[in-house]
Amino acid sequence: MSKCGQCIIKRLNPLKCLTHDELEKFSDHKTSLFIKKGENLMTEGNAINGLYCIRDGKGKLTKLSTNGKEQIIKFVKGGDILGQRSILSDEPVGLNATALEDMHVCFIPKQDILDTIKDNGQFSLNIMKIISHQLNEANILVSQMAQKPVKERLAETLIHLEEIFGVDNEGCIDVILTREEIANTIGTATESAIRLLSNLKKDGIINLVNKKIKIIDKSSLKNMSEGY
Amino acid sequence: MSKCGQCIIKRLNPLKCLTHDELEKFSDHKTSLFIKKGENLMTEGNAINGLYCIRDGKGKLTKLSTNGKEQIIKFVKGGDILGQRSILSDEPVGLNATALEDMHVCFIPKQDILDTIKDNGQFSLNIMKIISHQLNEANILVSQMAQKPVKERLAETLIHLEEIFGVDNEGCIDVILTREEIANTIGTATESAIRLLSNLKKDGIINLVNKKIKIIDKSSLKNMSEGY
DNA sequence: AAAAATAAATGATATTTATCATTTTATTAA
DNA sequence: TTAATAAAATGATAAATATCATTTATTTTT
Repeated sequence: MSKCGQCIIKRLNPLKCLTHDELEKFSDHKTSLFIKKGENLMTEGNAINGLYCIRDGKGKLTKLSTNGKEQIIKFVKGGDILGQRSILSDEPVGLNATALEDMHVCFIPKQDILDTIKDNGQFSLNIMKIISHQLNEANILVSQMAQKPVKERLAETLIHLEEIFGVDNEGCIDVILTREEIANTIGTATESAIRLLSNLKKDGIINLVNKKIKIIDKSSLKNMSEGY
Repeated sequence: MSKCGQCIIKRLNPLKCLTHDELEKFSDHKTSLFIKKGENLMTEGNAINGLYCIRDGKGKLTKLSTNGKEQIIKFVKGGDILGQRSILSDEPVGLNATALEDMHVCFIPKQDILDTIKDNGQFSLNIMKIISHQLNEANILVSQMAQKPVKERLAETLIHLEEIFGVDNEGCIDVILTREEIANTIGTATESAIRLLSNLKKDGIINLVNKKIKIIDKSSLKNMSEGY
């Protein structure tokens, strides 16, 4: 099993400020997990006893609403950490984490994380920064969901997806999502999402290549997301 | 000017774990503010150089959406702290904080907060817990905004408002909001909010007393918020 | 490769919600 | 205390969005 000290992924996240000794401890205690596409890494309502660090792969964080529909709250990828919110607030996990493709993930026990937070002020601050940043993102999302019509939310989401996952060598947003997942991201019916995507294609703003989406006219999309 | 050590409000928030010396420092450096109803305590996009601690009064945290409409993200009251997210992530303030009634607020300089976070692990953890808890709340709100119809969001909001602000001696939710503010909380048009409130009154589920709302049949409201 | 299952697309229609117009009520200022 | 102003309420209508039904395309399984 590889060592945390050698892991390149940790440079992307709050673990980057850890001392040699702290990394050694994490290495000794961590377990590596392989999550197949479609499988769950965390489940809403469950307790969690450690921090997940995504080595590679892509995932979605979702919430099941009372009517049984899934709402996608956030997308994650290599370098992201999961579970910090629950560990810190001592509350159950609030979101389901599901693999959108096969993932490699490391699991670091809760106590190691809490010890390090206590000892390493910088690590503590880094974790706080991440949660703070996520809170800001979530607040923005609340406002967008509440105020923007579906078409604007779709435009916003497409731009956002490209920012997060980048593009493949054909210029397509580098993630495969079903129409239903897109609908569950913007909070609308699957058929509505399909219709709006078809319209965007007809208008030459996006292209639908295989299972992926390619943004052709980003500035139009940007305008659309702002209601113009 | 009163001392932080004597302040009862601090028992409600992360300041409760501060040492005598830390409280002395806060006392010496803090300034007290009086915010009149309708005035802004923080403004979206601005930098902030300290933490606000609400002594008394009620406020709303809002976001201006691109179409110019205000979205209320959260309500605050005595004991709540404001600005921690921005201080920690070193980002501008993400929300406007506006007084719903006259408020007394203390302001503690950023450096004192950051120093204390470094020195006092428990304080640090308390702040993290607050932000973590707020992130969870925000995620729930995203899901509700995206998935629930307006009527359910209104029911949800009324229950939530009663939980936050409690009831006065007539049993009314102890906060005065305009219909527009209620609409801006649930993310709908003012007229829609008015109509739904009128219906709830007609059905005997709530009562509209002066400028306040009294919940008569909470279990109906609860069911309604869950789509039954 | 065919059959079965799933996902995507499209049309028709119903429902929800927003907008605009107007009236009524309450609040504030002269 | 009366104007003036703002807030709340209500109706009529338009627009946005969901739902249901059906078809077509794509994957998966046998």
